[in-house]
Amino acid sequence: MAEGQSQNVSSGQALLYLTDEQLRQGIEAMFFAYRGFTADPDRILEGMSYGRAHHRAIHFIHCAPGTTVNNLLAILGVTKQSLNRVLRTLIEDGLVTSHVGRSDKRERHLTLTETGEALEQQLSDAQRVRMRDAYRKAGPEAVAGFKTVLEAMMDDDMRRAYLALRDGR
Amino acid sequence: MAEGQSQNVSSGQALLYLTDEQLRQGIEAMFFAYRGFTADPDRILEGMSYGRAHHRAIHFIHCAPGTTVNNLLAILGVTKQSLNRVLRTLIEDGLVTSHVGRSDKRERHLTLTETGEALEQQLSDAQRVRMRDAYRKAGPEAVAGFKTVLEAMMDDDMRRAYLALRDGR
DNA sequence: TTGGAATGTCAACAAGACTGACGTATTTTC
DNA sequence: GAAAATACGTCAGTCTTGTTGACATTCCAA
Repeated sequence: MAEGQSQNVSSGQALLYLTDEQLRQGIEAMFFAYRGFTADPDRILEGMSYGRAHHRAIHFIHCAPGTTVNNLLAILGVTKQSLNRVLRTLIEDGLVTSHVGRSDKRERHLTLTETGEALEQQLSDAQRVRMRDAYRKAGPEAVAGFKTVLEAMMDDDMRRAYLALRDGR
Repeated sequence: MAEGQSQNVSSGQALLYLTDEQLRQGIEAMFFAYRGFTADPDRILEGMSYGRAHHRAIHFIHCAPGTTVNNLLAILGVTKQSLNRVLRTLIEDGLVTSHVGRSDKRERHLTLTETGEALEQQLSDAQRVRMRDAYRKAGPEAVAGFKTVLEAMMDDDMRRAYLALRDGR
């Protein structure tokens, strides 16, 4: 308990950024920022009978066209029943296509259709506008720090997935 | 569309961090990091019939003891009905007390009981452990950048709430 | 004093997550 | 070639957490 405080006492100024109060600020910053982060796409989605879950699926299918259901499952961290509900509507509505795998016919490879890509563009544009404004306001050094901390905050599995996506492009 | 790319072309190296690809990385980093961010408290909560909504209420009541329902509503950004369900169970279970306001009897002032404070400690300790590790790994400059970007990412209302909380302590 | 605004409560419903069970096609393993 | 494992889809039921709508209480100002 209160490790930050004791560290602070024992190590002096250098570790002031690790106090409980500083950590609490960071926690609240994450909470409020994440709200802003999702607000714009949410606004677009509402009224078109899609939600944040659809956005996430669309985002990652766009990034890794031809990915399998299992792959997506691992990245999104939801159950297949949950993902299936979302995927079914996206396929029915003609935003995503599902092709039986060539080498392994059990797999389904997912791709965005033109309509799907158009929605992806619309959503990620909205999200990028906010990110770009924030980045520009904060400057390159801050952005580097931002990414460093976020990466350190991930679970190991997620960090692997993140780095794989990042380096695979 | 693709504003980052064109900026990149027009302004050279200095704005490389604003490319669409860099922004996309930031978006994914937020997604994966937020999962890690909530994972530890979620694990504690599961099985005790509480969820993330309860955690949030407890967190902010702890930070501003005696706050009103309306106050909390503004900070959490949910409907009062939604918050009420959460508060009801917390009050029933003896984690939160609700006192009718002295000057304005319509208001209810919320405070954590001892049991409530104990759970708050347990939850925020879990969350701080991860934050502290991430902070330590990243270092003070990165942390400063992290906070700068997050703050820039918030909606104006949320930034006001965040700064008010931060400076009110 | 009365009507509107603010605060909070109850009820019903929807989205999106979960578990568990089952079916089918395909691949891998023994 | 038979058995086990894998990939995917689906049905049914539950839980959390968000929503709207209706309503009671309290305060304040015309």
